[in-house]
Amino acid sequence: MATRAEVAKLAGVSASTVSYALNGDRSIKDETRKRVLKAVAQLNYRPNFAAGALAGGKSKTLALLSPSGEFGIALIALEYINGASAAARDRGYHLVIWPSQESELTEIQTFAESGMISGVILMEIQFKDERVDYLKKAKVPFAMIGRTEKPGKDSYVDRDFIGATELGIDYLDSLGHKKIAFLTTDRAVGVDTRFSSALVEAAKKKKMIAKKIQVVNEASSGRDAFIEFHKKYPDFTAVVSLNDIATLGFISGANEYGVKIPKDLSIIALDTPQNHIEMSWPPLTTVNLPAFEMGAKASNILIDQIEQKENKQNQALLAGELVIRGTTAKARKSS
Amino acid sequence: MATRAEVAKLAGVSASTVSYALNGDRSIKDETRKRVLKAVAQLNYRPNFAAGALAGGKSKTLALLSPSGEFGIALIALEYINGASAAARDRGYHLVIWPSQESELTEIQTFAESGMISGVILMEIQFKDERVDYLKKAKVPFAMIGRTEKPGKDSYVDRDFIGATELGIDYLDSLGHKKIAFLTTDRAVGVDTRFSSALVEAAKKKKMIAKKIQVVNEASSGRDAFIEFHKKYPDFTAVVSLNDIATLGFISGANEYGVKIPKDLSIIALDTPQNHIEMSWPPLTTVNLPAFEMGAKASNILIDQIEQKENKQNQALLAGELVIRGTTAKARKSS
DNA sequence: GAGTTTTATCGACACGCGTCGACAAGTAGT
DNA sequence: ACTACTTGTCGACGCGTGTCGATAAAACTC
Repeated sequence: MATRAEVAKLAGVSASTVSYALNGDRSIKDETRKRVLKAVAQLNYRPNFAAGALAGGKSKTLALLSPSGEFGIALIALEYINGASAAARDRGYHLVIWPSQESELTEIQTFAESGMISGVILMEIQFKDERVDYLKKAKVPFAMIGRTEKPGKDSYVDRDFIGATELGIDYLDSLGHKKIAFLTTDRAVGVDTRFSSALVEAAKKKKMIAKKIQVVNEASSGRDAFIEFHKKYPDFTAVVSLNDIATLGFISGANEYGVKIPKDLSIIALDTPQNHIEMSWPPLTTVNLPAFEMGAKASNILIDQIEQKENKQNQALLAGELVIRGTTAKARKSS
Repeated sequence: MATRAEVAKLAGVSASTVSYALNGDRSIKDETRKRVLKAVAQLNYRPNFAAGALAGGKSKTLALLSPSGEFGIALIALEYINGASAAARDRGYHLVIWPSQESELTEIQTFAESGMISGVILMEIQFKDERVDYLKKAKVPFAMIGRTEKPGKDSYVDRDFIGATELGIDYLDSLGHKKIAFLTTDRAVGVDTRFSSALVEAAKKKKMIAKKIQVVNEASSGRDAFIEFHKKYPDFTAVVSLNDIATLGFISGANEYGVKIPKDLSIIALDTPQNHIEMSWPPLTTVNLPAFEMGAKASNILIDQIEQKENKQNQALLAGELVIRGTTAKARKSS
């Protein structure tokens, strides 16, 4: 591999000039810079990662605390990871995966202090999240995918709950649905709580009746939910699900009881990872979760922060996209 | 963060002695080593990663080519990743995620040459895999999760197809099933082909009739498969699935047609990631895919290779575990 | 007990880069 | 024309480690 010295020699300049030409921290004559860039291309030069980290004290490495999968959210994690990794690399950073365990938080700090890690991306954020408190105290830069109850000025990327919910509700409204139920876990993670209230709000705007059915993140719970739904709300025509696993069970339940989807009942799932859509029959109408983009945005926000671009926006909400597939249709005549 | 020099001073030895005491490349008096270790603990010293990489030319970083998800296999990827990452860290290595694209193979090489990356873990291996050819030519150490058609002496970790299949077949046999169908994609990836022939073999041993039904990796295809199955093999009592997504569609189909699982029909899925099991109703009986362990093993094999421990075994097959849940029961009386 | 090998330690250096201070050449202000 | 500042470039140094050669002490060998 070529080194800086070789590039310098080929371009006929000093080694430090090469440095400045590439990093742009000092003014360089345009013609010189071009000569340097040409030499770089010619030699296929790439700054040695370790040397840069050692000299500059910047490792250009981000750690992503990989979720434990405790809440089953793990299924979308890969999209986050891919997005975060791709964006990081675009900016010359790398993403290492850190299988997370409580005990390893202090380890993160030592690694950050030893220059190994420049910042941390967190996912599966809880309303109250001790990891966040810890990282703040330890002064390790971090960005969240999701957010705590009161994120304050902390960096985060999250779904646009209100936007996503309205997309779904407006669509159901346009199909003539006026009485709907929604499945939610309302667990402590916080996502569900935010979704629930956004949904209630959106339904109210459209003058719909919206009843909540509690589920947990399991197919069997979704099936139970169907049974409950079937008994309690026989005249309802649509269901919005905020939990994809339960949705699958719910559909199983409908099949079992001979309720035809979408003829008798429309189902729309919010916040669904791309990966899941092919897993049900009929294929689910969804408001997608832009997981890849969220991961990418998290990287970018974190890197901005590390590089002290404090003027930049460090919080973002991304809306999903309504994708109409096979589980939604016009409301049947209310009986 | 403490440096080597500070540790040396505290322990009353020279800096290089600290190095040797920690890395063990030269003989060190036991008492000296203990003094050094004590100082290390006291100062919470951790060798600077970048400095080590620069001086030693070893980055202690592994790259994992993240799958494109083209085949939907992406869902288990996270378990591989977590396993690989955990094992790597246990041995002082790090795992970076490399969203893979064809164009980036050459980039991997440059990074390997620049010392950034010590080795590569590949997944989603095809029978003929150009990435493998490339890495071999480029002399970048690598390990596969999966394997090519003729892996030769290349490092890999793969499922134990024969073992896993026999677990499933033997169990069905013990329940009295004698006529079964199996769902497979038989796509070029190779996994399916190996599974298919292992299954045919295992069924033959038990004197079962085993018919193949072709699917693709989609729920809708699984549903179609059910319809085909229902028509063609009305007297069959069990189905083995080699594709988890299709399995979900198959079950939907059964529900739809009023075929009760497991009373009328038993279903067992092989090679299923842990993540999937909760997604169906009734819960699937499976032979699990030990994805975490496979990832971990891949890291270890790769690191052995990097560190030139050539005596070590560099190929491994891991068997799954039969987990009995709700989709299997005694065969109904053959009609 | 002189010669030879082994053991335990130290000092010095290189790895490749970022960055500071110096300096020459140019530009602007008076 | 003198100073004051800016622009463009260079040389030198340090980051913290791995590792080579040297050295002194200890352990063998005959």
